[in-house]
Amino acid sequence: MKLHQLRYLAAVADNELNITAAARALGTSQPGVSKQLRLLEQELGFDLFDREGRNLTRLTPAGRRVLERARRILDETRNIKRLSEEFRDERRGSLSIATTHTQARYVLPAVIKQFRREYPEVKLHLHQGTSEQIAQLAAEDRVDFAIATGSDEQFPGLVLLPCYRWHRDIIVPAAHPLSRLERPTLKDLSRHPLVTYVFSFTGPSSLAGLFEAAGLPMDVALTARDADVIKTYVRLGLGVGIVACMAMQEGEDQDLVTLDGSHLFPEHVTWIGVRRGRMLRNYMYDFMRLFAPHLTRRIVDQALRAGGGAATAQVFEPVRLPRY
Amino acid sequence: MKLHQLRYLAAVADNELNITAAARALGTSQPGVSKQLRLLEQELGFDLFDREGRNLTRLTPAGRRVLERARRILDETRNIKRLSEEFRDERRGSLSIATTHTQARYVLPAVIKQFRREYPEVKLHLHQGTSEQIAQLAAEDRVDFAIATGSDEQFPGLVLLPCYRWHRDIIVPAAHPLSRLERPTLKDLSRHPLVTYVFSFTGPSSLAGLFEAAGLPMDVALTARDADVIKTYVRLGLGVGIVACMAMQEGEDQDLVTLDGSHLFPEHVTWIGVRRGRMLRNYMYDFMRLFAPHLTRRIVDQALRAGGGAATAQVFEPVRLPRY
DNA sequence: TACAGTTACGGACCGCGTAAGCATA
DNA sequence: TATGCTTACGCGGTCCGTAACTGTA
Repeated sequence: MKLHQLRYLAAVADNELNITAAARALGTSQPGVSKQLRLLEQELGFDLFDREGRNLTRLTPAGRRVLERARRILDETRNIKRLSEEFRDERRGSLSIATTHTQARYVLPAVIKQFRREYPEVKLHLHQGTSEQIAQLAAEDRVDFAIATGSDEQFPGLVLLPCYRWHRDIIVPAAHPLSRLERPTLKDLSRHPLVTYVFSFTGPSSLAGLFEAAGLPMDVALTARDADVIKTYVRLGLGVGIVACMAMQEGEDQDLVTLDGSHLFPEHVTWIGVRRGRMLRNYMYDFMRLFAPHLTRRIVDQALRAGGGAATAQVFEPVRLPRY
Repeated sequence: MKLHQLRYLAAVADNELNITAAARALGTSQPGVSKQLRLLEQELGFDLFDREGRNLTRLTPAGRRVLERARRILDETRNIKRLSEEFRDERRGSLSIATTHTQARYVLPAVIKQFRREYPEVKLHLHQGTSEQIAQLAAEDRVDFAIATGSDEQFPGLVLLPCYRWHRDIIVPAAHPLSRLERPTLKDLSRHPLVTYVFSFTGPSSLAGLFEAAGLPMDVALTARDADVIKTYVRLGLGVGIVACMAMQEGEDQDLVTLDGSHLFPEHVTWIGVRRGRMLRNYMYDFMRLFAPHLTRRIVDQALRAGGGAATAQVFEPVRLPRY
């Protein structure tokens, strides 16, 4: 059994059992992969794949078990590689973060500014996507961590570290009748067309559910994927905007009035998701501290260790989670 | 990085950093090991070992971190090998158990008899030793499991599965004055010389501690490592024997009188210890069931998984632990 | 005919073992 | 002088890529 045989096995599994595609992804030849898999099957004494003619159709039960172990081995080889980078130069490396628009646009800039001052030699990579895409990227070890909200428990490979709580606010142009209210109610809102996030309509804490539970009608004028678009259309008078409170920052958007929505909308928690069992570079711990000061190295290590064997995403619950 | 380089690293660490000894243990040449370790260090970019002249004196901190990861990888390769054996023929294989005299002599025979009927093709290996030696063997992956009593929390690499509770009994020749008592007290015992286990004198639940707490003198005539020796000297009239209740079985030792000691001596728990993260063969689960019926596959898997990342030995506590 | 996997083959590389060299106690 | 690591070197196996072949949609 060779490491690269396990690597080939994983690559084939990750490429819909297409050996050619796997070989391309591995940067090697297709016959090589084919042969090494055969050799591995021969050494183990059983088939890893079911075959129809020459094509692979699926993993055998035994193959799934082997793949599971192989992945752990490959994870650890990557961790050793990271160790090597860490001990060579702990101030140099790369940090890949997958995150949502809201984080990337409003929350992360301040953190990243400080991080870059601290670690000028660390190359940063930001990937924007939906919560699901983000968690997926982290679970596949293609980014160092994911920063997102919601979707707990959907990703068994991840350990989720809660960072802060937040809520939605209401935004209107200064001239809008709602701008004069201190504490608008759902009923007030239901009298105006709404402009909000697409994903506010999925899940149990959806806006739709909220209005329905209150027996109120809801008129949605526009759904967008990010707060910038929402703000634009609120300015055009298309309706009342509902955005994450992080999107409204001191000194910006002076033409809009922000009304606190914490009494109307449920709280959300933004977390950092790390693939279970992953080794973190020193600067990654420091990044977490900058993003969420309660995430000390001790706390993070403990959460990562505890998440070692569970079937669902692990959520570490601090004593008191700060509000944004 | 190659698997065998990691294997060499582990072997050198396991042989007091003596490359020659490691090479011998690996069945390969010393220069080969030396060279591969150098290559690994070169690839990683830092030293794994501190050297004085040409001799290795200790692992570097980085080396320790790498070794830790390497061991996990090697564990998983062994697990894959076990998978291979399991899928080739789930009724054939080997089962190595390290255990104490009491288990091997009195408890295991019945279990093993039934196990051999069920799995005639599984080769059995029994290793006898003290609790500490036993736990050590399991922690080093040199046996499949350890069966012993006490010594909890001493072996961070092990998951301990409690099997049954037991206590010590008192044995005397039929003619002995104590044989007429229903419920002898510590005071009764203190009037006679005692014959018991060596290891009953270590630890917090020691006999010595018991007598001392009661303010009673204790006269120890003989200490032995096993119940057979104790019985022999009790028969010679050397004193009153104190042995594990498992050592007194129905229909045997008819010349001796057994007095229940559960009201005098504290309870002990016998466990099966398994190295954390280890894959178990089907027949190993079955062996556990035979030994302790409450250890179902589900329960064992759960305990093994939960023990994935803890720093001390994990003890799985069932709702109700049977008495022997 | 395009596509995917297997078989065949030559070349490069690599790890092993032997033998010799060198440092330390 | 014994022990233990390193260097040097030749052999054999292995892995890779190319090319040709085979079976399937």
